[in-house]
Amino acid sequence: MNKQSKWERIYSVVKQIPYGQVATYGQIATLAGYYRQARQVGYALHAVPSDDIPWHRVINAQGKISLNHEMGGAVQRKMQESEGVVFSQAAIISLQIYQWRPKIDPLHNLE
DNA sequence: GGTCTGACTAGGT
DNA sequence: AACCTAGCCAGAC
Repeated sequence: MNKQSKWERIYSVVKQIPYGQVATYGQIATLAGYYRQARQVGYALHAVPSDDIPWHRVINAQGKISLNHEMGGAVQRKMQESEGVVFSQAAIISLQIYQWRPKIDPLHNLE
C-alpha cells in the first residue's frame, strides 16, 4: 500500500459526502479503512489535487473548521454556508444535524 | 536512517 | 472546561 493509493481512497470517500452535509477527519479515516489516522486525512486534503473533491465538507470532531484564516478558513465557511450549513455563534457546526451518516459502506463505491 | 511538524482524535487527569 | 498523552505517518530537512 503506497501513499498514492492511500490518498486516492481518502479522496474517494470525501467525494461521497453529500451536498449540504459534513464529515469529520476521524470519520473519513475510519470509513476509508484507516482508523486513527485522522491526521493523514488532513494532510491529504492539504494537497488536494483537483477541484472535484469537496474538501470543504470535512471538519474536526468538535464541529469546527480546522483551518485558520490565512489557510482559507473563511473560504471554507463561505462554501459551507452556500450549501445551507449553519454555524453557531461560536463558529460550530451541529454534527447532530449535518454529519453524513452513510447507509452503505463507502468502500463499496470505490472509483 | 533520524528528527520535527502537523487541515486530528480518543481517553485520561 | 482546560490540559496532557499516545497513536498515527508523509514530507521536509
